Amino acid sequence: MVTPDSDAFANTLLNWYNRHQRTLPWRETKDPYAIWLSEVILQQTRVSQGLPYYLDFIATYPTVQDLAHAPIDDVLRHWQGLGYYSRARNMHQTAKYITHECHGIFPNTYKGLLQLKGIGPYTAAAIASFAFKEKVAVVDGNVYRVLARVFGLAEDTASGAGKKAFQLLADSLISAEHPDTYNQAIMEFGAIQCTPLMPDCLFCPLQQVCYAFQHGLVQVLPHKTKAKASRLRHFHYLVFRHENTFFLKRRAENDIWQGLYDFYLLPNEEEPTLNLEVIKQHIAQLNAPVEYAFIQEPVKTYKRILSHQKILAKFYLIPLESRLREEVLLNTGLAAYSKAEIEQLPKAVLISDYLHDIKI
DNA sequence: AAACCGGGGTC
DNA sequence: GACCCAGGTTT
Repeated sequence: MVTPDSDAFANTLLNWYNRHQRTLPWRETKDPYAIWLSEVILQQTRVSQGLPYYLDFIATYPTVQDLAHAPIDDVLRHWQGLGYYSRARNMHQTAKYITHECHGIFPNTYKGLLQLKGIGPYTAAAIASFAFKEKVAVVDGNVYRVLARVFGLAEDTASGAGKKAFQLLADSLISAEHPDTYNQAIMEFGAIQCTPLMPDCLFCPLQQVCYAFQHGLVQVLPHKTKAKASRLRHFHYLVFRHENTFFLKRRAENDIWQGLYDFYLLPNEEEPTLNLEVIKQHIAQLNAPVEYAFIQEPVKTYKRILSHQKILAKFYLIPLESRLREEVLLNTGLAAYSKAEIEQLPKAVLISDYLHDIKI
């Protein structure tokens, strides 16, 4: 690894940022709540994907108190489509904590922020520097990439030792006078100039000092161990319908899409296809008033690629002679919803796509 | 340290 | 299909 000239590096980045920065709404505020919201949305999420969510969220919940007082189903509904829904659940929990235990006042230090649910080293550093000008370096995917390339730091960003090495280097480089702008600058540089696949090395202000460029390692750095292959799951949904009423349930803990709503799920996750007789047997056990002759078998298989698993989903539309009995609802966790009510429920994109296809 | 948690864009 | 992304929590 190259010994860094921290002043030259910071000045180059600040100068570059001054000319190339994008205008983004969360850069126009010092409100820690707004900065917090933007940073959580942008975890593992690109600006273009997160921006509309930020604008909707800040308009719906302008203050931490507004968020704290909102029902979690509404919060998740506004988060719908962004993914990693624990971010929204953790934000809601922390908003209630700040409102009720901290008089609505945000902690104003890195260490204080780090105590909050859903705020880790990156987000704590971002809020502390952007809102309070604390001199603590953000380390995200962009920073890994920029530092690994410019200084030839070859540690694995996925390992504990690697994370520590990058944080140490980042902290040694941060501008003392402008820690907030420096943090914005290095991430913006990674997002626009020093991009993952096709970095703009030709017009890069760090080209002459960049270790990776000088040694032909731009495509190799940063080093990162591959994630293991994801598991394959087959979801068989029973969509119980009585006239214009559908039966859905809230998804439980310890699985994907926690807190979101979907339909009755058969336990046969391992089997790609199910015989109609198997479906009917399962329905008979439920003691549901089904019109067996009118069960609609799935016409297509929905595919979802998540970061860690692949979902293949089939939906069986099950018409009912009458509503499911109270006992059945209790056993299954299902509840009846009209079309208008379903629209307001938080749902995974998979469920939204299906509902759209059957024109609900 | 490893597993788990979404969805969309890009090549 | 493989890789990437303004990460954090749980086990």
